[in-house]
Amino acid sequence: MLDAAELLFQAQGVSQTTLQQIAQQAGATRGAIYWHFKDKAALFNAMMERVILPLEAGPRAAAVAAGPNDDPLAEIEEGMVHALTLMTTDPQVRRVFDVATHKVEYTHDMASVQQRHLTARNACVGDFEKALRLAARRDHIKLPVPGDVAAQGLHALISGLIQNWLLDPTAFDLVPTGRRTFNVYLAGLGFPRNLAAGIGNEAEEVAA
Amino acid sequence: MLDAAELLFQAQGVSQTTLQQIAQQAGATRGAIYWHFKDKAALFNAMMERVILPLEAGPRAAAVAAGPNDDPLAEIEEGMVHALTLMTTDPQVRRVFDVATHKVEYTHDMASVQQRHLTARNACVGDFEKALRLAARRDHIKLPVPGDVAAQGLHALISGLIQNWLLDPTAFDLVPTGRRTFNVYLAGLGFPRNLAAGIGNEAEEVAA
DNA sequence: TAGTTTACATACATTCATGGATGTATAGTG
DNA sequence: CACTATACATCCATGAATGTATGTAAACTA
Repeated sequence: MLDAAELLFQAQGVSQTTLQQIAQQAGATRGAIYWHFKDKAALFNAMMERVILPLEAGPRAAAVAAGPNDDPLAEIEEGMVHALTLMTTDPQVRRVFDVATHKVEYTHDMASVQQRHLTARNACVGDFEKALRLAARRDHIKLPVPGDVAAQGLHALISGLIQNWLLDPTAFDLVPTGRRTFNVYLAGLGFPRNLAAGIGNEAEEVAA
Repeated sequence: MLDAAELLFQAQGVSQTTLQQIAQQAGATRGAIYWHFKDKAALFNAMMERVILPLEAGPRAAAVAAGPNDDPLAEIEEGMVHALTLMTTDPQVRRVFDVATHKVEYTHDMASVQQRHLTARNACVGDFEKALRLAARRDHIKLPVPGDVAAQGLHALISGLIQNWLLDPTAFDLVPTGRRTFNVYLAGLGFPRNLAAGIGNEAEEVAA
């Protein structure tokens, strides 16, 4: 059912997809949908949460598990690469994000979705800021711009890459471009970075 | 008419706004709309082009007028600041971009709009790449990442900032944040940059 | 001034999505 | 075995948006 909705939402947009079509695609009738979900908005939310809840839980748990001993920038980079990789390899994640970014209208009735989006973003920016400050202190450097500005820029860079890539996945390779531009940005903040990263196999870096 | 559509599209989303509502808001009837536009999609396109055509023409003309003598990075920065400033000061520009990014579903019937968006983006990325290469040669530095990657990242940064700001204009100040993160990114590419830019009045920089 | 085009308004027919009401088969429970 | 809740399917009434066809006042033109 949710799979059918995903496919149709991506192909036709949310508002132009009827519950009838979803039911038909799922091999059922509208009655079944109305049994499981209050209305279309509830179905949409369920579809989103099915993908986003586990995706949000991942990095958060990792961050907590790692504790304050690890390298905060490496954690962020790892989380980003994980997200970008998922975006390119997991069709479901890609579909849902495509729907969320280009196939739905964020109006008052979708207010709950937009609110979730906003709080998730703020949490992400907050994590970035904390990590950047921590890393700056550790590396004995002073951030050339305020921490919140630096974090906001980093988030804009990553989310901008994702959105642009979804608009045309053939325009560039998401993961390597993400790696490299991420490192460019961090280098601009004053962190010593390996700007060759993102090209080919990374095993040598780990070995080195 | 187009003003009415702008307001309603932003408030309710494109698909949930009826031609009846637009007509009523404009103090007319649906007949008038069907006289001027083939259908809702045509009206939407007209609304977009009214804002985007002059906005695209600006930087292009400036770039051509400036010629190869000027500082290419300064041109890009100027164009960016101009766009960001317009976004925060011109309510119409802000509305239309809000609609285009969060209040419309990019499906097959909006294919022409998406195509325009894509070609505009590619042109922008192309300009960025050319400017970065030119500036790198002039400053006798070697870009630490391929030119197209650097350009793609720069574009993702700017467009990401705009999209995130539209999602919540109170989250951060668009223009100063844009300035500073822009310079952070360029510094990461190896260009010598004044990372204090974006805070308060810029007159002193010009004077210095 | 008669004719024609413009710029709408009005009226109508069609299509269609929604929500709710009702029917029904299946599985579980005492 | 009777009863009940689940998990649907089917049917219907309603409202609403669209597109088109037709009416019409004003302006322009010959």
